[in-house]
Amino acid sequence: MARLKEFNEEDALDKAIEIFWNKGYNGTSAQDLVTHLGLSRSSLYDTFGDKHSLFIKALQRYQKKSYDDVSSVLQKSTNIKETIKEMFAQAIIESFEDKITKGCFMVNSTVELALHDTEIAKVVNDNRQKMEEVFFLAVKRGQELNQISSSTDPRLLARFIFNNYSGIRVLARSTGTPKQVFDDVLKVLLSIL
Amino acid sequence: MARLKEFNEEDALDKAIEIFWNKGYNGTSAQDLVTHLGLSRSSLYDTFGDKHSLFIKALQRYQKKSYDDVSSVLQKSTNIKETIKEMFAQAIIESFEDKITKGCFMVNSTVELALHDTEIAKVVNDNRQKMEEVFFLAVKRGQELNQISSSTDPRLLARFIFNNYSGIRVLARSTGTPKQVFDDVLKVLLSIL
DNA sequence: CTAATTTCAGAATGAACGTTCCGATTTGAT
DNA sequence: ATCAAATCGGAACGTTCATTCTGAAATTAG
Repeated sequence: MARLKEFNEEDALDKAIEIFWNKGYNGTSAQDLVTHLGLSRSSLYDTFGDKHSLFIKALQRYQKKSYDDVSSVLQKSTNIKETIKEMFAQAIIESFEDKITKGCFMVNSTVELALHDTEIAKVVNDNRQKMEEVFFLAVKRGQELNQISSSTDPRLLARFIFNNYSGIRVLARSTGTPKQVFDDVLKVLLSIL
Repeated sequence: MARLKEFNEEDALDKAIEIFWNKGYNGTSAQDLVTHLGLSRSSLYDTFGDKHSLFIKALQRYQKKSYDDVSSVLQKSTNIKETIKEMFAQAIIESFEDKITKGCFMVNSTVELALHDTEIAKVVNDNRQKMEEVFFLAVKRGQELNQISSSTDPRLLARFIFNNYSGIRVLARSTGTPKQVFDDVLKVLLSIL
């Protein structure tokens, strides 16, 4: 029996993901959050606790969303190699679109925070394991379907794909990188699958 | 005809590299710099200007040092593939050593700053081009010496090597990553060279 | 020795930070 | 209608930030 929230909590979290993704944890001020989320300081703190708690919630939400997305796309796929190609191609395209989010929020958080923040490190490691497993199962299936070369252990290929994904997500953070550089990386990656 | 500096400017810059590498630009306070460099605020500001100027100088010094190192090692090499293997193996070993610097200062700076700081983006892009060129020449020579497969354009391989290097430098920032993950990435990378 | 010049340590500065608090407002149950 | 509970905008909090200032110490040329 009380007043209702004027905003949707999940929408606000998505906004938090955006601004943290764009500016990083230390680069985002409380004022940035107030402005970008469109709510008052009190609402923000009442709903999400302090800045660190909000960041963790945002990163966990991002993790779940991107994991669910990758997982769903790969599980539905009937041509694994082609799907992986499309996933990377999409990541490359997004790097050149005009939006505030570039690269990968998880990669950014790994680099900025994992070394000193064990809570972040846990999310990051959990994500790596989960993503590796999804790629492992996909690659294994791709090999069984003769869509991916069986000359290499699918576990190794899964880790290798993830590593190259991280790499291009770093490249994506720097504006000046020509698209050809991304395309060349993808081309070589696909040549070994 | 005046008092002499009590510290060596290059040593101080190396210390600045360390602390910025460890904590990032936004995560490093002026007090952190004073403490880690072992000089007073006034000396710090008199010598290097403001925090941003110091960061740029530190990053440029790091760029030159790591470029000179990679360049020299590859140019001296008589077995390119083996040398690349050793370079990656060394990077992996360092990720597990007990020191304050993990991963790559250039990768960290790319992720944290390149999107909003054109001066940083310039250093980062310059570094990518220079590194790519060194790897390109090395791979080309490796192919001529039949140490590296000639089935792929050396330009593409150079970009691919750099991308995987970035990837493992991201992984290195998170403490929990098992060494086997790094080793597997390196194994696959070497298998295509 | 003196004068000129620069470094040094640490205090002082104002701005920006994350966070808390206040009081008005809105809601739904009694 | 009244009351309890939670939201809201925005002011206020103490702290930390990057940077500047102050004045004593050190150095060297004349």
